[in-house]
Amino acid sequence: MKLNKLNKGAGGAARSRGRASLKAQTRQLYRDRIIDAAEQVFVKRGLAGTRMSDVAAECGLATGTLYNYFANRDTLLSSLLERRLDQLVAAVGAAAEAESTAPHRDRLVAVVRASFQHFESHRALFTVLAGGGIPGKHMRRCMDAQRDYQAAFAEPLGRAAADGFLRADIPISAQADFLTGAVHGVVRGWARQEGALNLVDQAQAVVDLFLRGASTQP
Amino acid sequence: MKLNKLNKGAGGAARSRGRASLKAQTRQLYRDRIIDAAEQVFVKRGLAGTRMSDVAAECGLATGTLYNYFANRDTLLSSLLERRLDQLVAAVGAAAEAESTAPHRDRLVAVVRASFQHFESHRALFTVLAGGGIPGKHMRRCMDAQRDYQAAFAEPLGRAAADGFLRADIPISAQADFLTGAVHGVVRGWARQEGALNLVDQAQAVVDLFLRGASTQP
Amino acid sequence: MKLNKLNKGAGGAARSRGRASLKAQTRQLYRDRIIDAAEQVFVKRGLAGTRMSDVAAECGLATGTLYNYFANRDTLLSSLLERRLDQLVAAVGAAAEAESTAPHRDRLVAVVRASFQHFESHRALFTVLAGGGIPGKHMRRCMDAQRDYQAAFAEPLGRAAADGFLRADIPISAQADFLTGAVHGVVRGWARQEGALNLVDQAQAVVDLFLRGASTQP
Amino acid sequence: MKLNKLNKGAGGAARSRGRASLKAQTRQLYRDRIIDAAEQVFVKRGLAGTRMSDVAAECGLATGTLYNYFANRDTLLSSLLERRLDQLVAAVGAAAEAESTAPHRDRLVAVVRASFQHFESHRALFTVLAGGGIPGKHMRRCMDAQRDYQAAFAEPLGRAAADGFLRADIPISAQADFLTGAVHGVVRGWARQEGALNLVDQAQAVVDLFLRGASTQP
DNA sequence: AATGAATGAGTTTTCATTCAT
DNA sequence: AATGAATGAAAACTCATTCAT
Repeated sequence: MKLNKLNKGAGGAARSRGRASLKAQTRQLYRDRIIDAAEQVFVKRGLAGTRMSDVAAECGLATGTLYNYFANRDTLLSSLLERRLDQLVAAVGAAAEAESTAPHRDRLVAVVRASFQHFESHRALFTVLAGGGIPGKHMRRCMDAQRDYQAAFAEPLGRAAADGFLRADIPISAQADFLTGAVHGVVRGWARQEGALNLVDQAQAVVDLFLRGASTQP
Repeated sequence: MKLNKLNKGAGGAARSRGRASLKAQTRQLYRDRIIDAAEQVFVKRGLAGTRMSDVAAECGLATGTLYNYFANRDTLLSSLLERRLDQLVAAVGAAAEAESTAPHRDRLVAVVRASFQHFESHRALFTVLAGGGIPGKHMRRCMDAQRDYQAAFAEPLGRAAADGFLRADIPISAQADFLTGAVHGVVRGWARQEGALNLVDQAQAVVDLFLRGASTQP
Repeated sequence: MKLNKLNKGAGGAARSRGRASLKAQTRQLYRDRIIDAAEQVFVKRGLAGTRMSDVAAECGLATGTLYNYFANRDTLLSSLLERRLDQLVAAVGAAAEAESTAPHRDRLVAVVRASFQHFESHRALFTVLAGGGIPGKHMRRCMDAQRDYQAAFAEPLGRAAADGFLRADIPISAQADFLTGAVHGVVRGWARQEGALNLVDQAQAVVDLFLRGASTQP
Repeated sequence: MKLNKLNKGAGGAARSRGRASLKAQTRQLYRDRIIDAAEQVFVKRGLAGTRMSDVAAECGLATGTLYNYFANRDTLLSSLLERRLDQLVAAVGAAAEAESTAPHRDRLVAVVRASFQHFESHRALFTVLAGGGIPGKHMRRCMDAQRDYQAAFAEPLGRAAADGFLRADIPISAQADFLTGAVHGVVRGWARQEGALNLVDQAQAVVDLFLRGASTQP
């Protein structure tokens, strides 16, 4: 540190920046690794059962080391949730964006598929989202993220509705609730079978069921 | 109580039975009261945050008293889950039974309405069911109850399918996952708005959306 | 109570005494019954493990009822110890007294036999006496009773010593310690075998071993 | 530590082993320290009165720290008993072994002296052994250790008996009970006087009394 | 006087957090 | 910066004692 500051002159700045960046990168690597470990424990033991010592053991660090990267347990867990929720919202949003000009049905499939993809690797988050959030200190953040997540689904639906592609007798927000719920239901079924079938491949069927309904009657 | 005393001459056996029953009833009342209190705390603080002292305070008892009715914290929480899950499964099953001879659509509406009704009074449970269970010691019981719950939905769907009333290109179990998920999604939307609209009234719309789909296209 | 006092005149006194005595007797019966129950629990669970509820269950009373006969747990346990220790000291003393004019050897046998007899029915006490007392609040009483017990053994030994019947190179108090210890050792062996053999019948052999020694050499 | 750093070049394996051993040693030191502290409290307050907080205070640690070395209170107390009983049995066995070729009388003296020596430093154990064990969860271990202890005494007696050195009219096991009891009786007398005289010096007299008896008559 | 459930003080136990190495 | 044992505040749990019936 001292050394770093003394070196600032004569090219020192650049090197310093390089070092700082390297340090920052390393730091981020550690944070990610810890969050991944926390997620593993979270899935196995639940939020309550996620002990710092377990997380440390999971990622091969000492307990105390975690505190070099996260101020406390709460911050670590919040970061985990925030990170995953942001990733999910981003993935869903990106999928909608990528299929920006595609037919409404295909946009929905893309969005559902993105959702499935995320849950396949990050089952932990699913509990939080489908369950309606975690009470306590994390609630607010959960609610916000849920809103964003809902909005990411509502956007393609809204555009479809604007084109008269969707029923008008049921509010779009309700249709979004219905669809996200259905998506979660399918994820839950998949998790119940310990991931027997391929989740992503279900996206087509889910969207078809959503759009055309289950009934064979007109 | 008064009544009891007046009955004194009526014969020890009857009185004994009366007393024993009274005691058992009182005990059950207390257990229910404690479970209700635990549910309140559960909703506010989550499973992890549900402290025995909070539950005791919530139902106006001393902490130690709880241990006269439940062996330990874990047993209390398990009892809460078990009780509510059983009630839900029973309610859904009863609804299907009651509409045993009704048209398939009406049976589904009855089942969805029963589900909504239960979640309206017992929001706590919803977190567990929609989230796919609680990790740790409670997991098994949760999974079992989830299976039963799923089955209660699958039964009317199965009968409808047998009559050719439902699409055959998607497995009924998947359709059941889809529907229960959608139901949960609507509950979640309702909870997000802090119960602004009437949940039970949505049952018709949810079933209609499920059967006929969201699309206006043929 | 009130009634009792008002009745004192005109034969009331006698009747009153009669009643009081009856009451006192009943009271003593209850106390004995409770102490017996406490002893059973004591043997099974040890002093620490002797819970009021266990004692109550053992004698078929309600927990609260015990407090009508003993001020608190400590008083109950103290009474148990005191009662048994007093009985033992009295029994041993009486045995020595009864054989007052018998040969020294026979007096010792009588004393040892009395000791064995008591331990046969009240094994609980043995732990306390042989172990050197119970730390804590009961210690003093235990120590006192131990002293008395030791003295009851020392008296016949003292008289024997005065007649030159015992070795003078070892203090009588040490010989008393040795003998009481040996007696306890035999009791312990008997307890270890779950009372296989008859304890009282060992008295002769124990005294013989004590007086003549184990060696076959002169 | 310094040493450790200087050794850095010497090869990781050795260093690793060194460290592991150091850690294990430190751990054992702590365990011993805690057991010693528990013993102090045990003597003062008895098994029941031995609180974790007292033990912690006695050895200058925080309560929670004890749980880094012992899973729970029961394990700690069991370890205390086990440790001391093992030490006693080992000491007595070693004494017999050391005097393996000595005359029978001397072997007995050695064994009794070893017993005295142990009780002089570890009075706590005496209560357990002389009292016939601690009821409850510890009972089995106590009984086992008692058997071993008894056996350690019985071995020299058995060899003496085999040489016709001891009376044959009384079973050796009974003689062993008698002798161990007598030893405890002397320890108890010593404890009663708060350790006024030297216990170890009594070994000769005790054995002499055991072998030749107390009587002056032939 | 008997009952037995409620009480809450006293212990045990857990685990996030700190800190000396 | 990494370590991991010590800490102690907070929670769970026990059980002697009280008290309304």
